Amino acid sequence: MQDEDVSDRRSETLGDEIFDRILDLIYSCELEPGMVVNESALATRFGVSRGPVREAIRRLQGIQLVSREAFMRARVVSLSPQAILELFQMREALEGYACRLATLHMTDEAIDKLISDLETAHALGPQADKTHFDFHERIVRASGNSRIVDSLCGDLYHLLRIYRRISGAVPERKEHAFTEHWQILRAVKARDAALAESLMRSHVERAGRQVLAQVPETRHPGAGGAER
Amino acid sequence: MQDEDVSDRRSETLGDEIFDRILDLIYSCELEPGMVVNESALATRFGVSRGPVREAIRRLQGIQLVSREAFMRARVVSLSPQAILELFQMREALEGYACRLATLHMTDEAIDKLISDLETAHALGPQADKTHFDFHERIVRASGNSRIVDSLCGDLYHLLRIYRRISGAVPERKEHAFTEHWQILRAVKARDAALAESLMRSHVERAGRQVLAQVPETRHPGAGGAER
DNA sequence: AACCATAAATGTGTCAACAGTTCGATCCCT
DNA sequence: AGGGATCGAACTGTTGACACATTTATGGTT
Repeated sequence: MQDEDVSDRRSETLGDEIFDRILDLIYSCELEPGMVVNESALATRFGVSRGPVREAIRRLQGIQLVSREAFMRARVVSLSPQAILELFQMREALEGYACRLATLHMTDEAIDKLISDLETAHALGPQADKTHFDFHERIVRASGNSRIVDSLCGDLYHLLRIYRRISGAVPERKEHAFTEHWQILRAVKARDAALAESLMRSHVERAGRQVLAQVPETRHPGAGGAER
Repeated sequence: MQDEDVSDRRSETLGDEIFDRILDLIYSCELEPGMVVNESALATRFGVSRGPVREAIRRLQGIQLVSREAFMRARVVSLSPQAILELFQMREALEGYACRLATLHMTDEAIDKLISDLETAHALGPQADKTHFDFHERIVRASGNSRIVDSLCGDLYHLLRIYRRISGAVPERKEHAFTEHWQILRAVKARDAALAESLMRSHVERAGRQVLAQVPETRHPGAGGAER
């Protein structure tokens, strides 16, 4: 084993390093949802002790990316349709409110900048996939509420990312998304907070339905999938 | 040291035990906001190794109750006025949405039960302090969204609890709160989701302003208080 | 052949010691 | 006397070994 070794960077702690490393393993689907996350195996693989690995897994558990109890083995979380619905509902609440705050707090210049960025990104087309979430992140960060930003961009983001490749696979959805993003920004520019929030909610809900419709038979072992 | 010893329960892991123990220390103000959380000191105090204590502190860091970076000592988080505002904003978004979901999903019987419980609790008066949050928790759980429930009742709840004794100290606020709770329930019973959500938001915002007005000069070291 | 009890094997929880960094105080220099 | 570098003390990060729980394999029983 030990295909990769850690030996260079020293700015951050080893636990942080391993945390990112395992995250990449999950993103690259080497650790698929439902698979067990073995402490000692990962430890020997990364060439470190079990301590940092254990710590990283605990952090992953903290942001709900792996499920684990007492002495059971940790597993990469596998979301049931119900869990996906709840995830998008929470995003709806938080991102809608963030959009409201952004409408109230953004400067006119920042709004215009965001509009132009959106349009140029859409004109480019190809890498519009990346643009999608950039828009949402921009709005969320513009809310000025760092707690909401952390929750959305730090925790939920990881979960969404696992299931996002599915929604990104639909081609004509992107055009819809662009239109909706543009409408939201119009409401923001008009300083209509209620409308902006409402539009954002609808937009997120639609995206959620999209994902939910395309992932009805993801593996969710134990007929639950929900953890903790 | 070692004023207390852990030797009986074995159902849960030691780390969980220590986690609850430190939480109690924070609630009982033995660990005030801003104070350092010393791994080895707590380890010898609880009569365990540093491992479980370390794990517990990491979990506390995960729910934002202690702040810590790289090799620095961990400290109990001390919220700046700005951070308190953001906390209540997040609660406003989440709890408002939860109220909306509850309005859509609760059965008529459950609503009537909640109304009668609220009124009897108000009639008793004395322990109305406990009732306050019970109401919110009841609504949140009635939403049926376990992710929102976990976030509100599991994470934010701990932070709010530290600063709640201040808001609870105001006497006539309780009467206000009861009236607002009652109005919210009327909207729920009328199945007016938009109104219920709006009322809940106003209610939470008012509570937040109350706390904010009474804690202008809490210690927030480093002229920031916000962590991470 | 199916089923329950038992035992090896795997994996997690805990511990005590070691290594590196930060914090605090002392000491030196201007 | 004030400011800054230096040394020591305290604390966090990391490690490898040990103890316990769970899972899997094995064997005896009905």
